[in-house]
Amino acid sequence: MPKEATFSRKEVLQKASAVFHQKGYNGTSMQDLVDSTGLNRSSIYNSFGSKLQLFLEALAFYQSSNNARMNKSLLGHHNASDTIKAVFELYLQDILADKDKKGCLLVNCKSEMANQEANVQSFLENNQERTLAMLEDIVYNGQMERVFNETQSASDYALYLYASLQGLRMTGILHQNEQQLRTLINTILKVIH
Amino acid sequence: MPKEATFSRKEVLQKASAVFHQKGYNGTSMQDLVDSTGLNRSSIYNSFGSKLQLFLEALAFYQSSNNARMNKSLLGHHNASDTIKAVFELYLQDILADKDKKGCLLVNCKSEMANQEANVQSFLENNQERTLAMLEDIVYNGQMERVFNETQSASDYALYLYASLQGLRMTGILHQNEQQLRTLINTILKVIH
DNA sequence: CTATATTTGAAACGTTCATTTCATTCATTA
DNA sequence: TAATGAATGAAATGAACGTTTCAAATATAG
Repeated sequence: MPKEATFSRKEVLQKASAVFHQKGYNGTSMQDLVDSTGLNRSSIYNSFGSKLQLFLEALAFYQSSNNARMNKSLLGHHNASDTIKAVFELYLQDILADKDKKGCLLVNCKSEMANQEANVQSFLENNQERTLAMLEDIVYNGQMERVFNETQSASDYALYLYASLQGLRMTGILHQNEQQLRTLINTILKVIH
Repeated sequence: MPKEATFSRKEVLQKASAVFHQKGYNGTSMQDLVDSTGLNRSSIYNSFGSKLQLFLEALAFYQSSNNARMNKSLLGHHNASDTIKAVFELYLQDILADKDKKGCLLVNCKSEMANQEANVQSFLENNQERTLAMLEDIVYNGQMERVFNETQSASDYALYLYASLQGLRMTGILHQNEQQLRTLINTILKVIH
């Protein structure tokens, strides 16, 4: 039997996604990835194929850990109003923790590569669909509970919330005043109540 | 007397900003700029200094032509409600015209470089301040006209509109359904009415 | 212990990067 | 028309790029 890999794939992806997050895809060199992951150049190519494939895996890793965090946070809330607040609270915490103004990796990626790499584009389209579905579900529940506005459809409000989350995340890069951001979130959420 | 420059600086900046918009800063090579501007490599360095300085000038050019377009559009409207609608309409037209999913150069730039280049960051902070001031002015007028909501301050609503514009622009990259985007804009604007 | 299959390290691959150099071309004006 | 000085073209700079190569090291199973 051969020698087995000594590194944890998840740890490598975590470190790789941190570098991509910090510097962007085009701004990250293979040397950056070697340095940050601690892996040998050859090992990266053996295990991940290419810089682009490693990026795609790092993207998926980032997405799934974000999803896990999101689901964990949502579990605690049993009405739609609290649930949607928790979603925005999670984004707010990301913003406040993002002292070096990196923004969201997925949003950055959309800016940088949606028009360049077909694989990245379809990944992002998929991500968008799933996020919209999640939001629509929350809104739908809220409307059933009679706590959310019913003048527009759940899917209309889902798109509104999706755009608002992206706007909040982008705004938060250069505007990290917690109180003003909280006010902003309240303003956003007024529409659906 | 020496020979004078035969190229138009504005035309060069327009072409350069188009390439940067298409490929991003890190994704654009000096060769791309030579090809697209038609200028000689040496002439670019003589006239603009470096790739980064050219980028900063292209950014300023993009911003000022956007502003010019915005001002021209706003001139036609004499009440706050129509004015703010015109602002969003301009963004919508940008989105619908953006078939190759480039997004907004300024937003992309914030994603790619706000955390990397101090000059870019301060440019963007400046841009953000000016945009917020413009929006606050519109909202303030609308509140004076008694057509806008007064439960929150003009600056609160300005931040809300600023975030909404960025969210709309980001969402529009992968979601170009005009009818749904118009519904989204209506939803956004309901808050201030 | 030996054979096996893979990870690893280090060097090298050819290409492309941003930038510089410099002789030549060109439009101006004295 | 001759002197001027910027614009130009083409080549060269060295560094950095993503990727490949391959011998050496390594851990497992027989």
